[in-house]
Amino acid sequence: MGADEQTPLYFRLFGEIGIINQLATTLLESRLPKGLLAPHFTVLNHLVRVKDGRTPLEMARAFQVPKTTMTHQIAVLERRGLVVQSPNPEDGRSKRVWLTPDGRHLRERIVHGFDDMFQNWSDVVPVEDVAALVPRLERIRKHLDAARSADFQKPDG
Amino acid sequence: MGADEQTPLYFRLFGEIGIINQLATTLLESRLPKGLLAPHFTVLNHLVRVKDGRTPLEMARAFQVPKTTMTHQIAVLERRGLVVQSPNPEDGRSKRVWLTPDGRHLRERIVHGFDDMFQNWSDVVPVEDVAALVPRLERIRKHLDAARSADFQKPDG
DNA sequence: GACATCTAGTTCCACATTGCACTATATGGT
DNA sequence: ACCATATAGTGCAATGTGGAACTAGATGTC
Repeated sequence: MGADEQTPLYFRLFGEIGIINQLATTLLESRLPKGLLAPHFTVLNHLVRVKDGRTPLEMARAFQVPKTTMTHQIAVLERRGLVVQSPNPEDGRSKRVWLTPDGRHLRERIVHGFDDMFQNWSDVVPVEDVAALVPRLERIRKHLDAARSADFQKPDG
Repeated sequence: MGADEQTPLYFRLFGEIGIINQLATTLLESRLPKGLLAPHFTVLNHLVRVKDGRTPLEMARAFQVPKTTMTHQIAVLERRGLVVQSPNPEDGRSKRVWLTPDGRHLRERIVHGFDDMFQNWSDVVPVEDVAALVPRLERIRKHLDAARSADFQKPDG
């Protein structure tokens, strides 16, 4: 297959991914409390899954966003009492971000709010299908990440 | 499989998709002329693939974005001479958006700029894999779209 | 055909993102 | 110990996103 037909196929893949991402984002946001957006929730979710006590910069790297963006996202969560920041005893320049009980509970409530929906999904988009899909996407993600590093450096990265 | 294990799996799917989307976006933008962002290019690409002469509202629906967002995105492309808008003879309220030769050329240049990269990818993420992936993602997208309609209405939609 | 209602697009505003410049702290070389 | 350089985080400004209210034009009802 020549590049002529091949490139558009990859484009279609990323196009499809982009649309799914947008639909999923909108769906998620329709269930978040007013003023909280998908990226804020993603940060919250990350702290639960990975572990809280991360530094803002570690988190910025994990999401591949500039550190200024992370500063602002954390600030929103902190204003709402979903996380708190404490000085990092190991580095005077740095901070650590901790979940509050409120933060944990909100994340839990949102995640389980989707239980019903995904239960109904199982017929059309079987769990086994999703389970098979995820590793393939992981491969693509890792490869993209490598391409990224080869291609350019994100400032602040 | 109970909802307890199932929901996180779907979350992981969308998480993976979100990260890929972000990496792909950043990669694309690193190759766009300064001041042009991924959404602008996506609009340009859409006009080439689907057909130009669409109305802004049709385009907004295609991308599932509010019409105000589309107004702004088209304005950016028009300022750069990549598209022009003309009144819609069939509806005095409406407009039609046309590609300029510059718009077409830019799109072509960017798309083929990825030929080399995807050629190299073929070993690690085979075209056949991608071809198998796309229809599955399409199914998910359509189902998400249905869930969206059932769940809420996008304002302005 | 007049009028209520609907629709396409814009304007305006609040907020998110992110590059740049800056401060404060850490680290490494001498 | 000193100083150059690197790193963590913030403030600001430019731009993007998208909700609410608005204008102009279309459509449907009587």
